[in-house]
Amino acid sequence: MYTLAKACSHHNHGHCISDAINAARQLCDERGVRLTSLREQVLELVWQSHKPLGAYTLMDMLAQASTRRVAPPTVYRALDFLLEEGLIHRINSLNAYIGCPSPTQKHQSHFLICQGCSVAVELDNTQINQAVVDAAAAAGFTLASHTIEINGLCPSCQQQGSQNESAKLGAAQA
Amino acid sequence: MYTLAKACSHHNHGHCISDAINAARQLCDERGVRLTSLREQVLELVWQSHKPLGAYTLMDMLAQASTRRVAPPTVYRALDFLLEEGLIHRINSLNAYIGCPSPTQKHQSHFLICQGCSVAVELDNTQINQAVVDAAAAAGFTLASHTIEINGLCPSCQQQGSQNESAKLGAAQA
DNA sequence: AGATGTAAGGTTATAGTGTAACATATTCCC
DNA sequence: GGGAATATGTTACACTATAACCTTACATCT
Repeated sequence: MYTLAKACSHHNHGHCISDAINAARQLCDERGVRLTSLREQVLELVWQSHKPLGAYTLMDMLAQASTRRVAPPTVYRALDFLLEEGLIHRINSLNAYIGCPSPTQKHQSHFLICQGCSVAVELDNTQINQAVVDAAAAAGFTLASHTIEINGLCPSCQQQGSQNESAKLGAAQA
Repeated sequence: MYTLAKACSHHNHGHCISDAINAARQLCDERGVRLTSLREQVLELVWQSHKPLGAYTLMDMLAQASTRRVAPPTVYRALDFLLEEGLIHRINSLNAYIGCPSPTQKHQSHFLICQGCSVAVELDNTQINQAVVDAAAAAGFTLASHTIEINGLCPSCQQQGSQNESAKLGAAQA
């Protein structure tokens, strides 16, 4: 699991990518499903950053990489496979997809989404999960799945924001 | 606030509608914003049921009601206004809109969404809210807003499901 | 290796959701 | 009533996603 601080600041992102690909290969192998080169390529593209990417952005990246035309169904089918296997998540409020750092553990989709730098990081929080389970039970509701999307500012963007405000103040005073 | 049980079973839904319209009128009056007849009409259409409705469904209902053509911007602008004033919520996983039963209280968008009957009901749960606030704080994340969408089965659809299973069993034995 | 069945990907067309940009009408306030 | 601001009408288009059908690649058996 990546921390918010790491994802939002400079880090050796190559490790994130290779870890994700390796984990995916092993997982698909164990499950007897096929991580074809197209699917692996899409997974790698999704992992190019910690920012959720739209299907059409991925489609363009694919087309760029292969110098041939790529149609929507191609990328959507790969995305469907990756979603199915839990290798990526979909962020509904953004119509965008992001790599899952812990695909071996079944879990719900909980995200912190920075409105400054667009980075989205998964949250693994027992209290939230328990609160949701309890609330559903109290309402007599049988829980199947749930998603939580939390919007705000990551630490570095908060700093950035304060600096901008200081700069503005300074400019105003000058 | 409506309970799940009420929304999912038979009730005098006229009260839900008239309550919502009256609350909206008063709220808009207090805020000095204009609940025009179009906006009120869209709000009333949204409240035709406890099921979230898509923008194009609402557009068709509007066209039906007025016997003239209605274009997308018309309904989207009304929806934007109603969202802005907190009179409706958007359910991202469904691309759909639903009336807010408590528009005077500022709150986050938390929903129980029944996969059987499509009814969606707002949740107002202190534990969930607190857990989200705590989790964000622990990550150094400045919280702006968040949405929670919980999928599953409401009590009546659970019963329905069990009956179907019993029926199937019965048929198989016969 | 060749036959055959299944899964994956290619291709075309279209459905569904949402907005930009500009014109017209309505309302508010003086 | 005049003029500004707000709201709505209208056209066109962008973005997101899927249906349907065909071809290719792979896996397995003989």
